[in-house]
Amino acid sequence: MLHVAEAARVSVATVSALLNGTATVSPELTQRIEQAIRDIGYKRNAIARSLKMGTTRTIGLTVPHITNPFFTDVVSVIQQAFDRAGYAVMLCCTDEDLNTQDEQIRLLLDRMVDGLIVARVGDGGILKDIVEDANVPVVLLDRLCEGVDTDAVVLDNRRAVFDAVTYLIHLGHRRIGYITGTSDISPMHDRMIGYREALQVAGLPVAEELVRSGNFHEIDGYNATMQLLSLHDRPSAIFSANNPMVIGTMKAIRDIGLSCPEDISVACFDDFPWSDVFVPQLTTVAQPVQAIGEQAANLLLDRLAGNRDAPPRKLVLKGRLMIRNSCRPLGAVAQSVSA
Amino acid sequence: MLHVAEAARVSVATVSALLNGTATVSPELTQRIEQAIRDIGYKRNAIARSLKMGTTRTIGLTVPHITNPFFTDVVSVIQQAFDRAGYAVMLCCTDEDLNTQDEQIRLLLDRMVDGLIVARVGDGGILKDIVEDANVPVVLLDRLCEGVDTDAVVLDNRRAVFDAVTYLIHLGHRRIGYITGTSDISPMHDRMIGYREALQVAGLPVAEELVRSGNFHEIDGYNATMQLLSLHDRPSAIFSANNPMVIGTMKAIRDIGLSCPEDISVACFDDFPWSDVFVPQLTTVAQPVQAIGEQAANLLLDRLAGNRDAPPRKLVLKGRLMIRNSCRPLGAVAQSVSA
DNA sequence: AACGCTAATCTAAACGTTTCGAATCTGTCA
DNA sequence: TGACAGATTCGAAACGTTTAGATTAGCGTT
Repeated sequence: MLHVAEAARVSVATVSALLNGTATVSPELTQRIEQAIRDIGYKRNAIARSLKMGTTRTIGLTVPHITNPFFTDVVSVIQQAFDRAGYAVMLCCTDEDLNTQDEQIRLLLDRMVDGLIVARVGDGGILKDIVEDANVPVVLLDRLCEGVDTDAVVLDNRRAVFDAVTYLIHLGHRRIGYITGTSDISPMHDRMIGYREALQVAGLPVAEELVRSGNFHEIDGYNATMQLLSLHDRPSAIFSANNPMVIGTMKAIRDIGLSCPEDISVACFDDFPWSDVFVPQLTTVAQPVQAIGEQAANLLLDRLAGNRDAPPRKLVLKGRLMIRNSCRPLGAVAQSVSA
Repeated sequence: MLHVAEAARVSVATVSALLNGTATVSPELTQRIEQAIRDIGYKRNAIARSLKMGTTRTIGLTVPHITNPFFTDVVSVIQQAFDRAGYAVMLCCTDEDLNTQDEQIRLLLDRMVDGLIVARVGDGGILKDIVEDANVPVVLLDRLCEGVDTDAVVLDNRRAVFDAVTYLIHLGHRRIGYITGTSDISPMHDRMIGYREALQVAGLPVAEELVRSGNFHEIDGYNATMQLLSLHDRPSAIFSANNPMVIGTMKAIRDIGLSCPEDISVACFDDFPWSDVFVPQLTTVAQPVQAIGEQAANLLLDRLAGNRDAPPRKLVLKGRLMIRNSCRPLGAVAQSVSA
């Protein structure tokens, strides 16, 4: 900027004024300055600007796993939204680990991000302090956090699983296996409640041996399914509360020599592009990823626009049961449902 | 830092020296300073530091689509690698558009990223200038760029498709449809060459009506497949050069009332977690995503560590044909291959 | 002719670090 | 005892911006 000012025989203040439109500058100087900028190929240094202004026009986004297609989709939507608003996005993966998450968040704060969108992991950690300090606005994504009172966008997980399990019950299933992630995060907790409620409403017992938990990965789904399938009175249907784990479920079914939906019905949480392409076409609970991402972005952008004092807003969106053909009716006359 | 210095009755220079270990500071002052830091809850401002040091410990990463699982995986690996090295990653999606890409890159450079990893789009654009200015190191990912001479990690695309198509030919297929993305990026260009070479080597004609191109999206694959399948002499196999497009291919096959592999064989580029879970299990060309991501990160980290003058390095990795059961042998006696 | 008003421009002080060279202190050696 | 070396510590300039307040110029009024 100094060089530009010199070349245009002008003070840096004038250059700054022109660039930011904070004061009128005469046509003559405008012309000289613009010429100098072109000649020199000057680019304004955003770091210096950030230092002075106290804002970086950058936000931090942390997710447990970017390879989980649910998060991939949401990240993509959020990225686009902030891009449109002239913000950059720093992406971090916390790998379902609280320490990693705390470290990542610290890293982001050191870099003075203007705001944070967090699909949290573990319980509390540094997040609580940050929200309480209220220096940088935080939006929780997908997962609420005990004792952390801030903007959030989540799904009505209880209801979504309730509907899915009720659907299985209507098909005639009585013993429904349930595979969950670690239950210290709100969606897993709520989904489990949905499962139990659906059984209760239908007057069915909740058999604890039918509930297995794993750590969100394919291998966990595989192991859990193996256990369920080797029960002496094995379930006729399995609901998997997480997308990567359902891959493990399908593999386990195959490896054990059964097939879906003939021998066992399967439904799961989170839709994905492939779910209706192959056989069986998976019955899933689809989350409105577009809306989730956009709402989260809007909440944060609103805070960034200055609306700091409004009370925390919690948006609860609805899931949608995508009925395909991985679940088979069970009854006196077992009629096939597959395509 | 000023506050810390005051609280510890010390100069800011000493605090800085302690924090960076750039000079020895006496045990007594060390103790006072550390106490003050704890009391105040001081965090070093990375922006001010960046301004002074001229480095942000942040890199920029641009990909055409983060929802394409190939890129998702690579992004994930790169993110982890830089995380370990203490760098943050700014992620941008260019949406297969050159203008968007140029804009994103400008945004990143304004923010003074220390380096760039680019899965480019379009041809040249601002990228060429940046590489020539040699101010920030650039690593090309997945896609080379005409006239841009810099570090790069790519696949031997020609060979990978050659192998896959040769496999189809060995199975007895003579009319093999080929669906490509827009050919202005190197992988698509090279893959097409691999296709043609495989046909030539086998002494088969290259029928232009069997080659269709689309814009990387599911819908493009769908349309291309529809066209191929309505040919009066339709192909017995289809190779899709891109992963999202193969979804469209499978849907088109289903919608037209055919089935894979009985009526038509399908193979495609890029493996993904679901490819061997459902029926048919897709035969794919798997890219070594882990290696690609790590190598790209290493190339850039090496430059960032100061090795600026080494000549551009181009790493070419090998794909791997994952033979499953979406391709069926064609012959006098058509024997089934499906599981 | 002196005045005040407006518009345009500039000067200089911040923002929070790092770092160079100078200043101080301690103890050692001639 | 005084000079010197080494170890600590400090003062102040710099990084590239923004911005409040000062300065200047132009011009119509009285």
